[in-house]
Amino acid sequence: MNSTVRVRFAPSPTGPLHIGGVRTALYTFLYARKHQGTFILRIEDTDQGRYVPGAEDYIKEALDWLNIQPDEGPEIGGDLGPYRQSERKAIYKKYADEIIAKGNAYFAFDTPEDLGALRKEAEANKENFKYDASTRMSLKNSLSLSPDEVQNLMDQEAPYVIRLKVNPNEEVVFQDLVREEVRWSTNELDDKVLMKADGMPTYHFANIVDDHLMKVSHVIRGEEWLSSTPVHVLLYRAMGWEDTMPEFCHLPLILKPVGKGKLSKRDGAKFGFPVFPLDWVDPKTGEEVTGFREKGFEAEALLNFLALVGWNPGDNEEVMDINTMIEKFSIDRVSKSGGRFDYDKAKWFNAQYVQQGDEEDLATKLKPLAAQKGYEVSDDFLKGFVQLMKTRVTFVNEFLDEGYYFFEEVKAYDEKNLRKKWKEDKRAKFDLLYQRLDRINNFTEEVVETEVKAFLQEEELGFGAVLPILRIGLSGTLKGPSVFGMMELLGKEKTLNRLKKAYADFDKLLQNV
RNA sequence: GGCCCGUUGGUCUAGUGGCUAUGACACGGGACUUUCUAUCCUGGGACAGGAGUUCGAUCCUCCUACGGGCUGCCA
Repeated sequence: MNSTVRVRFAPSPTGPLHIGGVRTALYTFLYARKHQGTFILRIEDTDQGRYVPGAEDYIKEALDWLNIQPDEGPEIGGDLGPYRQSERKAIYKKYADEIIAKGNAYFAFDTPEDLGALRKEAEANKENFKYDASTRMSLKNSLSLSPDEVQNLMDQEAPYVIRLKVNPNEEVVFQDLVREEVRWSTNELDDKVLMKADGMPTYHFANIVDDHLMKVSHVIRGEEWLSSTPVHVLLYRAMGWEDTMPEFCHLPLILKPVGKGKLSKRDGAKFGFPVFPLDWVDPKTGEEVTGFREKGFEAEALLNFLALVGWNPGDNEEVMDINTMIEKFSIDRVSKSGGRFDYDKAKWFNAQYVQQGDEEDLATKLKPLAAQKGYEVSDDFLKGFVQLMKTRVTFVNEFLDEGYYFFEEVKAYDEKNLRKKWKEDKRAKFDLLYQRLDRINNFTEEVVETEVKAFLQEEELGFGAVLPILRIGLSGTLKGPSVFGMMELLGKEKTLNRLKKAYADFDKLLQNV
């Protein structure tokens, strides 16, 4: 195996990192760790018009939250930086000169307006305008113009771009690690812009220059890049770098849950689930999106879920930590077809992490949340609470809402069910039971349970006639953890006070029918 | 429109030239239980369609359909 694996995640800071991008980052990271390689973060900010302030920080914060830590990157550093493309302008310039000198690229002076008009015209004829071997000689470039004319334009400082000279009638064949052999005719390609009029490179050029210079061994990216890969191959060839060209690996896309197309921001709004890792407010429009983190997802659970849309280890283990994923990951088990986003499954993974989570850890996570609500409780209490509630919630942030009654007084009773159970003829029995509970010294779940059971037997009462009343008295609701467990955690004093108050409330409630 | 990529239950998927086609989520039923969960058991449900190749195709080939991507001085 290649012992010098160097892979990179190369997002563009044009907005919040999409969940598909997160998955690409994850696979890239897994691949790097699996092969003791290097994971590089490179910021592809060559489009000054689309730059969004805060987006780069968002990307870093998201990776940080997910614990997908780059080995090299902006701020982190590394020997082959800088890792922000906007800081590499001079480098691209140098290689652009080189590719021109080699005769594999040329200057083009056509304005965006010229080209727009040509596209429109072609469209009217139901055709496609393409800047390629068939049209370039009738356009304004250093191939069609005389050297003098070109020099003239240069002297006038006319804006120009640099385009790749694609030769017609050739076939480009490359191996993709997930798609195997892919073929393309150069007749389908166009003379891609390499350097823009503003002096910045396009994605294509910056990408191959950087991957080459950063000694990237494998290009792992989404399938939307598959169709520009032949251009990249041509570029490596044109630069004379083909022998060290990286391997390509195009990941299947994540599709929307229903209907057509890939998962988008709109789907999140439409179905009410996150499609971004973190909350984000667009600095321009003020538009807000919610993140998986804020929704209450555990980073590990999100990663676990994401890992399995588009990849599976081939065994039947689905719940696994990052180290297991690293151990099992392999690109030849990445699937070719796009996967639909299944939010139910994402939630299931989270519930698994909550339920299998360490109680101390969960309690630690709950502590600040509890403090926020003004709940003052001991660590032991919190741990006991977690124990009682953890199979009943999907998200950590549901604990305190679902079980609020452990921290404050009952807000409302489930009247409907109360009416069914709070019978006149049983009223006296509840006072007896109260007295019985009052006599217990060691108020633990086991003792309370034994006592209550004994009482029920003596009085010839069923569980169903008594427990629901206690439950509603203590929590207001009919759902929740074991009544005896609740009693122990609340403690004798609070339990009895609540019951006393509840009995009185129940009597009152039922009088005003 | 053109080119490229894809297609196993509702969803994510395993799988091999010959099996009752795997597991998970979701859904139905049951068990447990004081309730809600969780858990356990259990049920229904898929090889897109058509031609080939072959003794035999989910698996190989071709065509069709459908889905996706690209088609910018965006990434």
